[in-house]
Amino acid sequence: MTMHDLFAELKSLLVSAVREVAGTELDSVPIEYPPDPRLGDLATPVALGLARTLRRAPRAIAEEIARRLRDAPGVAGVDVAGPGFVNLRVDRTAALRRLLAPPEPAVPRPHKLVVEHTNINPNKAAHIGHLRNAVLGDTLVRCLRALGHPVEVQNYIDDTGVQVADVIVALRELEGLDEAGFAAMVERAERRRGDARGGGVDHDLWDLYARVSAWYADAPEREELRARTLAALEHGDGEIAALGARIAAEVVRCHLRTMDRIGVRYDLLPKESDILSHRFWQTAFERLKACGAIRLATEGKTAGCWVMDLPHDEEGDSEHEYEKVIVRSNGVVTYVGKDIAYQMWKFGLLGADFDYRPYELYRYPEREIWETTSPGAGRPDHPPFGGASRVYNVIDVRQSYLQRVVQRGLEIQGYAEQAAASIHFAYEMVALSPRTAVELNPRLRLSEEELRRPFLDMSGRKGLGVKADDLIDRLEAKALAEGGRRAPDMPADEATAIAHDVACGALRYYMLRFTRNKIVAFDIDAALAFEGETGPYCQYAVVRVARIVEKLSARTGVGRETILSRLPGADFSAIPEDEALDHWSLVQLAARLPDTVHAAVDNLEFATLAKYAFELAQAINGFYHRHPVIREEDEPTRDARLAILVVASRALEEALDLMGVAVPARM
RNA sequence: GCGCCAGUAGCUCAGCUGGAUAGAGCAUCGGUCUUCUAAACCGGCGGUCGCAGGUUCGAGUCCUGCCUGGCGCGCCA
Repeated sequence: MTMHDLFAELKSLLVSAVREVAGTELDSVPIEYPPDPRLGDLATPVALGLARTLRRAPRAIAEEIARRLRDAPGVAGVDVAGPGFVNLRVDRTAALRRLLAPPEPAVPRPHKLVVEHTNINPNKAAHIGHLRNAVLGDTLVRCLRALGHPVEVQNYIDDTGVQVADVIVALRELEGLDEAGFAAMVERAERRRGDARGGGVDHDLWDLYARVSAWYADAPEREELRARTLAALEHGDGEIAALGARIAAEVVRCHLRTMDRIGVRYDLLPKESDILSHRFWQTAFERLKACGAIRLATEGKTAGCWVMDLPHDEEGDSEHEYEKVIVRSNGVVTYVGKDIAYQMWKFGLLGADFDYRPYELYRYPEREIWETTSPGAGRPDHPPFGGASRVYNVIDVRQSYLQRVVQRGLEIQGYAEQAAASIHFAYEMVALSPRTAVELNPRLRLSEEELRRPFLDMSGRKGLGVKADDLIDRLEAKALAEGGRRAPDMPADEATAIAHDVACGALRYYMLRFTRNKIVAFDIDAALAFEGETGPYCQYAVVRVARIVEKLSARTGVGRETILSRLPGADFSAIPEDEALDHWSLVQLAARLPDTVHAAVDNLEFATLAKYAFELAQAINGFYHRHPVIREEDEPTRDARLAILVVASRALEEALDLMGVAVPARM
């Protein structure tokens, strides 16, 4: 990781001292940061807990631990405080020098991880709920990579599902279009988009999908057509399947483009149609049957289906068993069945592989995006895919039950290790605040009761929702206006680039700031805000420090790089005594980044990383106002002060980078 | 009916495996730009942590029960 783990060594010192005093019966040592930096840099309340088992006064135990630490390297002092806290202070100049040294690269980890996220139905434009998924997934990917893990990012394309079928029906029945007609529609959309007069074809399909949903509702017998279309799509041949493949490919292009706008990218697009064409399900089916994971139900309402028996509640000790249908009585496999096969493939358990080719409708400048393809249509020189040792599935919380079924599917086959390594990264939904729902859909009529609710569901079918592109457009326009107010003379292309970073930073931060099991009541005004707890606030703090270095360079005639390279020579003790604590607090906060990242990944909770970045930005901004750098006349003090600000700013920039928030050169 | 999640300041939310005086943003009120960029800073106001028991040196945090809201429990995905 490109971070300095200043506290790692000190912590292990602390832990071994505690173990010596406590004996062997201790399995974990709580280590925390004192609430007030005056108390010290690291603390443990462990003596309080040990008092009972050791039958000794907590302060006496704390004192014994403290004694063992006093002469340790890097330690400036140890105190016992309050009811029995052990507080440790570090050597500040040494710490500052270490934090300024070039970071050591993360230790590479041997095993590949797969993260699956985004997974938008390829039948209409992405909406804000999808943005939450993609931002969470991408942030996980960035953090895992920073920790040294090789990560493969998969975006699963459900190109043979009901939603694509619905759009096929809509195009044929409502618009009278065949594949050529759809191609013309795409061409029109691309022209429109090129002229900045609207979105891609996914935006047209957004409206069309809402229309066809209403069309079905008007005459229930039309459902029949839907079922026939879906069957043709799954079967994989004929005009309908060709149209479906075309729709999916075009919409995926739009989604990739949208996600690329906010810095989210993928390695592989596995398609459901290829799980079918490679007969992955048949392979998995035989395995599941062979080990008795599923059985053919002969009675009850699931008669004729292949079902998996599951404990109905999570505890598993209930006598209520529940049958989950895996293969329908008509022989068609359910979504979960295909998902079990897919999950097996991700771990390399299927003994089969896809064929692959580069996805052609959209490319990243520096590398290919690969997609799966039908047997024989791939390229032999593809990189290896799948075969992961751990798999993260980023899917909203409503699918928890189905994710447990998939996990159970592995477990029951004897793949306990892989089942345990199948991690459902669950998060709550994005809904709309009533205010925002009305603002974005002026024709919407809400009842008194609905207006009082904290949030309203988005409905793709009713067209009620916020397209990701529209939100990003609004953010960019607003950031551009804001930037124009600050720097009216800036060249247009630079202003646009900055507005993009600010808009993207605002959006990604907003999607991360809420804990994952909190429903986000999306509010357009809150999401568009650039003040307070937002991405731009954090970006601004980094920009300010960069400007100090620039200005200092201009005034002294010393180059930027030279100024930065001299920083490790700074002496913390040059800081006046009465300001030392204020300065040290900032260093201490900056040094917590590695801890924060580890905790975020372990708990899959990136709101803590967002919160940390905000706190660091707050600390930098406060410091900026209290302690001038350039106007400081005492040179050693100035150097130390700048060194501290640079340490803090680098930590903040790294934290932001892990969240995919880029920092512009100016704001 | 069973399960999962949420309930903390007017609003939106933090509060890590129990630990030092319950925090932040927004809103509101009042101060800071001849100074390294005011997308900033400083201060004021604002709390029966849903309710009731329990566990212990200590509970917003753990246990039990209840109340309110949301979501799951399809031969949909």
